[in-house]
Amino acid sequence: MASIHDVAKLAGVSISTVSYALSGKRSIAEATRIRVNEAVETLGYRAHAGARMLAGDRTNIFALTAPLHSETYAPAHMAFVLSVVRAAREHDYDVLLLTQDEGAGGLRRVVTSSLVDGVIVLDVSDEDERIDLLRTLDIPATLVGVPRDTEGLVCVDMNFEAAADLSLEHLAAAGHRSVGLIGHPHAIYDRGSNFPRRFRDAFLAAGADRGMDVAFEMADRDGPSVRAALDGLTDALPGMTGLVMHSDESVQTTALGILRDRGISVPGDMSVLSACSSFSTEHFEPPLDTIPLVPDDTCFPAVALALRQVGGKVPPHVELVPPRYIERGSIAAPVA
Amino acid sequence: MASIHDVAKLAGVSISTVSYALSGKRSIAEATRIRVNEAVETLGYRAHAGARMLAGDRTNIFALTAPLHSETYAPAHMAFVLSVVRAAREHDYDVLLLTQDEGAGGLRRVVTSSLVDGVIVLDVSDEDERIDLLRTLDIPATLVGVPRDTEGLVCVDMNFEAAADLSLEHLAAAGHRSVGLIGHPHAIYDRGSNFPRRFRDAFLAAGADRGMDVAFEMADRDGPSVRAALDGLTDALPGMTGLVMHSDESVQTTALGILRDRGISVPGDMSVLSACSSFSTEHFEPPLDTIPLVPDDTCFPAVALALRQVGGKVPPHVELVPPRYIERGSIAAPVA
DNA sequence: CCCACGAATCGAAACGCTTCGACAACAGGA
DNA sequence: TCCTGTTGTCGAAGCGTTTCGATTCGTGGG
Repeated sequence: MASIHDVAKLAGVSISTVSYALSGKRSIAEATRIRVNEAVETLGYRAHAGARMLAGDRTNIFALTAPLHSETYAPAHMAFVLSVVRAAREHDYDVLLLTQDEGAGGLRRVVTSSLVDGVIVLDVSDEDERIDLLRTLDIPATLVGVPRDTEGLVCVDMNFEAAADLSLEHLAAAGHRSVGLIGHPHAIYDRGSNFPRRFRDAFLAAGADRGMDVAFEMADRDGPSVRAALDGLTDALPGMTGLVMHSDESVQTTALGILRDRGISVPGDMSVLSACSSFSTEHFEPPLDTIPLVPDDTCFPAVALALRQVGGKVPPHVELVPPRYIERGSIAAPVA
Repeated sequence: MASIHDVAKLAGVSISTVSYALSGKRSIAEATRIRVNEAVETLGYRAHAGARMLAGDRTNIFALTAPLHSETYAPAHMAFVLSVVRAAREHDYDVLLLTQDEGAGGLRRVVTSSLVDGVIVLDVSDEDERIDLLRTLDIPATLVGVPRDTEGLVCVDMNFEAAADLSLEHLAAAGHRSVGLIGHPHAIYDRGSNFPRRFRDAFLAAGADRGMDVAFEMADRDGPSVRAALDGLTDALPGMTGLVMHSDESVQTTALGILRDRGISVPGDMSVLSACSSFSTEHFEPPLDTIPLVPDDTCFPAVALALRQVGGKVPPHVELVPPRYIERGSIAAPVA
């Protein structure tokens, strides 16, 4: 592999000139810069990553810790991982993928060996060993998600509280007074994953605030569980006319199928809305109104924040992305 | 961060002694080794990754190029990515995740900057720009998958040809003579993804060899498409008594649902087998006989092979993992 | 005409590690 | 006793960058 030495020789300048010509950190004569660039081109030169890490104090690598629990919905997870990688690449950063097999140890390893400039944390749960570690490690880090205790942390997430309220706002505007919520599988709440809990709590609170009747059920990914969840809601809310689903795609598809089987039309007999879904509800039968959860909306800011921390200090804070509402005609006035 | 210097000082030895004590590349007195280890422990020392890359000639990082096409089935993809990461970690390697957004450019970048020791390639397609690049780059690389032209490449994959034959072998043993195959979405074949094509071709060839009547249909992920695929098969094979599914989970679930709706019982009226599935067919209704596609079966050997290439030369070759068959009672003798 | 200043360039130190060659100390064989 | 190995340790030479003075050469102001 050609080194900066070779480039310098070919361009007839010193090593430091090459370095400055490439980094632009000092002024270089236009003619020289051109000669250097030509030399780089003909030699196919690329700075040695290790040397750069050692001499500079940047590695241009972010660690991405993305535990994949068995209950995690893979397509959503994948979408977030990809989004982080794309965001990082826009700033010339690469991404080192850390899974949870080593526990938080992997994080400690890559940070203490100066392999990465910062950390992006996905799938945050309320009690997360990675978080305590990050607090002690003193390294640029952004969480995509909001744990219970955000002391000293930089977090970005969708505003699930606002999303929950927004979903009820739309249903209330259409005239609904009694609305059920189908959530994620039990295991996800048990694990302490933060966003389903936040959505649920905000939903119930917003319902109370608006004087609406609301109820909540969790649903696993199998038919009987979804059926039980729907039954649970109609038991709790005999006059239920609205249904919010904050769950993964398969559960929502299943639920729509069950409604159809039972002869309940959407939105004729029941208004349905898909909240904070990372997938498209356009091809559903029928397409659902949705408050989309777009990975880029949180991952790009997350990476940008990590980058700013690399540059200088960024005070700990929580950034919440406001929800958007997309109408697809699955909400109508309730039958009198 | 503590450096090797600090460790040496604390342990009262020279830098090189510390290095040798830790690497074990030269003999070191037991007492010294212990003192060094204690110093390492108290200082929380870890070798600086950049320095190690520069001085040694290993980075202990593999690049994982895993394009995610929109048609790709995310859970399977995720499982392979995780498997590669786990395999790499077992050899003290980290994984840098490359997506396809930069095209093959990302690969060139990390390789020419000596950021990685080798490359693992997932989701290989027949004409793949990454492959040509790898051939010119001369770097340890293992493909998980078998492209049409394997010249100069190291590849590992499930033996899809054997799997196709094995599926027909079991159906033939049960007495079936007319068997249909439901494959992946059209887009996957169009893209040149290699394994669905290999399975299909081998299936049709094995059927001919065995003197069976066979037919093939692709199915997209929506109900109508799956229905059309099933209809296509029964049109082509009026006496079809066996069905092999080589497709993702949702298509298989949908297909089973359609059979149920049509009053076709499994295995009473139709024997069904799920071939090369990366998911469990245990919870299906009914559970299906399967030839599992276990990511670890290919990813672990793939990483091991990449590692051996880092150590020395490994001749180009293709390793095929033999298929296993798991019975779950979804195959029975055809009704006379 | 001299001086100060900016632009362009260079040399060398530093980054933290690995590894090679030396060397001292000590053992065992002749 | 001398020589030959072996074992344990050290010093120093890189590895390929970045970056900090220092230096040279014009140029414009006084």
